[in-house]
Amino acid sequence: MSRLKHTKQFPAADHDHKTCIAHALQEAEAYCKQRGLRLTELRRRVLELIWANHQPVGAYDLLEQLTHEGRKAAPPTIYRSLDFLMQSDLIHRITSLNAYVGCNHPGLNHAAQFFICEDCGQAAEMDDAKIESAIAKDAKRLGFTVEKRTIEVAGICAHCKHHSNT
Amino acid sequence: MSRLKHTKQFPAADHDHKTCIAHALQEAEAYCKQRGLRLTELRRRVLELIWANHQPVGAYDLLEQLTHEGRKAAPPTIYRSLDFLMQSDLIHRITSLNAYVGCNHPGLNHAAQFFICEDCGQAAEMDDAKIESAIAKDAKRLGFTVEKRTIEVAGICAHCKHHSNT
DNA sequence: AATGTTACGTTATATTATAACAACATCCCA
DNA sequence: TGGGATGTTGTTATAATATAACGTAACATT
Ligand SMILES: [Zn+2]
Ligand SMILES: [Zn+2]
Ligand SMILES: [Zn+2]
Ligand SMILES: [Zn+2]
Repeated sequence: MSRLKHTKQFPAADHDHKTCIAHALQEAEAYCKQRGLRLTELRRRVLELIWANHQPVGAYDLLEQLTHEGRKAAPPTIYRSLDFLMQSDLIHRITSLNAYVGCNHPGLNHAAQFFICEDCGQAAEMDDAKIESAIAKDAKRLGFTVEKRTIEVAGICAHCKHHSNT
Repeated sequence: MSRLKHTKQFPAADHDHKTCIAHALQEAEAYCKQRGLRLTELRRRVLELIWANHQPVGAYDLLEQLTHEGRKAAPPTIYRSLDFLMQSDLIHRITSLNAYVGCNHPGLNHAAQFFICEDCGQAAEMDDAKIESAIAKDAKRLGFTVEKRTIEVAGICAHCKHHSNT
């Protein structure tokens, strides 16, 4: 079924993830209402599926889940929802994984960095001003106008490191 | 023919690129000999094609060029060469473009950052210790063991900015 | 030359993403 | 309230990137 099979954790060893989901959906709802964006049934469901955990999920994984739920869905269906959610700053695309993950600061259009565990598959979103400013400084020196950043660090998270006695 | 069509420049407004190519191939040759790696005719040619300019090039573009040169080539042919060149630290993969570019410090297995112009398509390789250390600091705080970095900044280079009167 | 190893050729297929157009829903105003 | 404009979803086809699997050829070592 799922193309990525991970079990362990990372963003917070034992947090109540139901709160993450509820919070994300609630924020999305409020943000869309405020901005006149239409968080349709489909888009809401896709966002919910993405927030099922902190592991970036692929478009075709989502597609398969929608199909299993009985909804008629082809690739464009899911990609359009993903586009909407990205443009609305509700999710991020993890380029190095071709996968999508919920945004921790919805509606903010911020530059983010990701630390991605190659063991448990979870992604931690950072917003480190130091990294941002270092890039800005380089850009200034180059005379380069920054449009989009892709900052993704892959490795092993603390939790997985301590439990690598599989 | 080429899937990416760019004409302008970026890494150095008017440098002698023949020197870049010659230098890269010479370094690769020496490095492979020294390490007992086999820089075959195919691999050497692929490296040369990649170094044709400072614009990351896609696998299927390379494939097409090889085919036009009369060589029998299918996707695995080119991907195997790309794998060799990456493992040998002679080229980098630009994740956000699904494309490949020559490495400025061949054989070094270094962390690099890329500034990529969305206009001319050229990529500038940086090795900014500040960015590196900012990431290392975050990683340490997280207890995260870094394996691989993907740092790619897209935008408009100085040269293209000054000539945007197209 | 015999042998083991590495590289390459070949066919088929997997994975990710988009183009193009039709059908349907929602919104807004007359 | 109707009816056109706009936005969303369904549908079919296909593009673009990448790998699996297996056979053959080249090379290296003895
Ligand atoms: Zn959570
Ligand atoms: Zn982990
Ligand atoms: Zn050059
Ligand atoms: Zn440029």
